[in-house]
Amino acid sequence: MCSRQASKLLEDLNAAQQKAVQIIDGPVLVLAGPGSGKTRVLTHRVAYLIREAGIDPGHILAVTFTNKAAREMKERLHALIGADHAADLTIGTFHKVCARFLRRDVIHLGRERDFVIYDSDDQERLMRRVLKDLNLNEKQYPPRAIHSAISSAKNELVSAAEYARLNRASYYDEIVARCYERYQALLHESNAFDFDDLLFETVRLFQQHPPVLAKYQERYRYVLVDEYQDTNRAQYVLIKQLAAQRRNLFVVGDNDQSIYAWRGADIRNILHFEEDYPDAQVILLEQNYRSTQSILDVAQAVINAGGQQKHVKQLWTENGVGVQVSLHEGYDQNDEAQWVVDEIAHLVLQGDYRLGDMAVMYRTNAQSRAVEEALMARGLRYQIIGGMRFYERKEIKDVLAYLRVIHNPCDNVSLARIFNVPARGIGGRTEEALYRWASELGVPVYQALQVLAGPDRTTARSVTDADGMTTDPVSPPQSPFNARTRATLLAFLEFIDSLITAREQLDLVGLVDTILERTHFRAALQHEYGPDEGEERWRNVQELREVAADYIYLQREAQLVTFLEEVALVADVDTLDEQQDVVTCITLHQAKGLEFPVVFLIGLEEGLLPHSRSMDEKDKLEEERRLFYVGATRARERLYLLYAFRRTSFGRTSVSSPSRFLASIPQELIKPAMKRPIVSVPPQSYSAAQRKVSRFARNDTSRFARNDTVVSNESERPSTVRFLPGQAVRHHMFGEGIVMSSKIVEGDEEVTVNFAKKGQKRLLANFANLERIEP
DNA sequence: GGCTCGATCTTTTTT
DNA sequence: AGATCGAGCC
Repeated sequence: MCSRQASKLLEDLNAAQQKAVQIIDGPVLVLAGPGSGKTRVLTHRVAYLIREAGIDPGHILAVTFTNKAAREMKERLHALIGADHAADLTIGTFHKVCARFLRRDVIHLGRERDFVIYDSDDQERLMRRVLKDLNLNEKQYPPRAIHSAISSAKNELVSAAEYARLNRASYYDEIVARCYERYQALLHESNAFDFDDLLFETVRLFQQHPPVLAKYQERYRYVLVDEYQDTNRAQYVLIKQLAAQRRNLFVVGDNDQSIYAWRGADIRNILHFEEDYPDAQVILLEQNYRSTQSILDVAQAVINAGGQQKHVKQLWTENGVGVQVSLHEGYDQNDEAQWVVDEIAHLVLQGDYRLGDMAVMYRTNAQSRAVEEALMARGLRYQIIGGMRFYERKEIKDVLAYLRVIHNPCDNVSLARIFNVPARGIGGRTEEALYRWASELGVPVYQALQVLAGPDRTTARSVTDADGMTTDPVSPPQSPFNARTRATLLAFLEFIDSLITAREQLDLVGLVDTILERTHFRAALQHEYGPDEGEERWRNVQELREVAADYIYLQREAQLVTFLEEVALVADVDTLDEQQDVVTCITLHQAKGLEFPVVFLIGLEEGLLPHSRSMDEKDKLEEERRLFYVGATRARERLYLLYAFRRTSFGRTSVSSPSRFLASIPQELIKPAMKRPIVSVPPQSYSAAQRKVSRFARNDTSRFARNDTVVSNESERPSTVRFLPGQAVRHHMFGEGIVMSSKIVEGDEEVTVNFAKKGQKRLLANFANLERIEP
């Protein structure tokens, strides 16, 4: 058994990891603390199954939550077992795997296999349509709220009919039930699935068609699931279905890192694994290979302060104590960001780290703004994960909408998107009339346009209805359009059809180019947004074209559908670039699964972490705590904790207090004060600073004591600064201002000045010709 | 049908 | 504070 290969697969693993890797059959639960080598266990186990147990790679299915995690597994397996074997494995996200199953077998559910996938924007648009159809007011019934109720229902595997049956308590539920039903009908008409449908419909397919399920059970004899604590009901059932026959189910997770309850993840799935599978073997991975003991102690202190759960892990490491975790209070979010950026610059200048080693993590995307501004002002390269997603930009979605319509003209949402992009005189009223007319006919809008064109027209693509019958265009109801509108609509139809025809001769990039040329896309962007923003948006479109170029090596028919599917299912974190030497700014949620030598956790304040909307319920509060835990355990060597004294949100500024989670960290784990001659309080803020000092004096939280107004006596960096904080200065262009801080950077003195008229600037004293003046 | 202005909302986290 | 949306105007 212990061949040379096996020993090679096992030699770098600790005892617990080895045990996990070597169990071939039966259910296994691996509880893996952060940094305990969970991905390594997953990949080595797959390799072990193939190499040592002789399992055909085609029989192995590994499911993850992000494409990034899937990609990582694939790459590592590629290295472990070689390209040929790796290519036969099925590794993908839940959504991707389900989409693949549905492409193959959705016909059993009476649906077409060339379905499109609606993202959240499409979903919202469709929901707006639903509300209009049902004569409901968007103000009273916000589309997103309704959709979120439906989404939760789908995650719980509750169908529209069941929802109506189960939720009769309130009028609101009644409304949701009606919307749910209509929403599904419209999805069906557009031959579309939303994200939740991919899971739900796959489960339904397996439930209603046992032979189909049996086929997949026979194929996937070994099932592995990553981040099992994040599974929702639908995912849980899906996995249960697949593993029901062979029961070779290997799940890896960490209840302490469960942070997705808000989107339906049910922590009970992992907590009750042993009840679902009484013969399960449970393995704890507690040795951490990532962080220093200092970092682990802080993380552990916070997580242990919460209500204790099942499966308590005690993390330990051989990495040594390392640098103490430090805590800093910024004056406001800008000062907080400034401090972070200063420290980043400091670490880089000292030569200890590269920009790419560092990450700034926060609870809400909005917090990235101050950080971005500070990084930009300092000229440090960075990437922001999330926020406005690339694939959600209007110009990108417009191009994608063309591609989707070409692929599936029944897609009403995409068709509606491009009616008037570029402007061609099909406005809201025409669109509405067309939609209503199509509803009357009971066909997708595209088909209604064909009817409008008359029976003689040669169609580029014949569309069949759900019964598989070509719709009879003999006696259409009178169309509501005058001659001019009709002509406009028919020109549009002809345009779409010509693109559909063009597709046959072109590869994906050719098709994109054709769309862009024939819509005069660039000119339209310039016209709409002006030369600067227009060009910027055009560059985004070019970037999309670059992405499309990756697909032209596929078979021509597969290019478009594969592209559309992958584009629909990318997550922000999938776009994270680890190769580039840039600072990463990322939300705590997205940071799960990542690691960085240096991590800054910012905004550790009541109301942000824990978030104000998650403070009142115990369960939600505990999830916030785990969020802190996830963030802290991303750090390998240095962890910085920050909060701001006051913060502006929604245009309102208010005083905030440090997160309660900080209070559960023993004082001795925290480095008492920062010793860097950078941070200062401008004179005009003294009153605020004093208030703050008195507040801490009153509360006797001495470890929060700040040294803002003190220029430290750090010794290794002899200070020859000529400008001290508070000094009034004049600049030939910026006018008069107050020095905020100053320090020596590479032989020059870098002075930060707050100019009365021009705001804060960062200047090099040798070049700036700053003049001292008396205030 | 497209424009400007003011009212209103945003910010929890996402496949 | 900034973006988005709607009403009212051209």
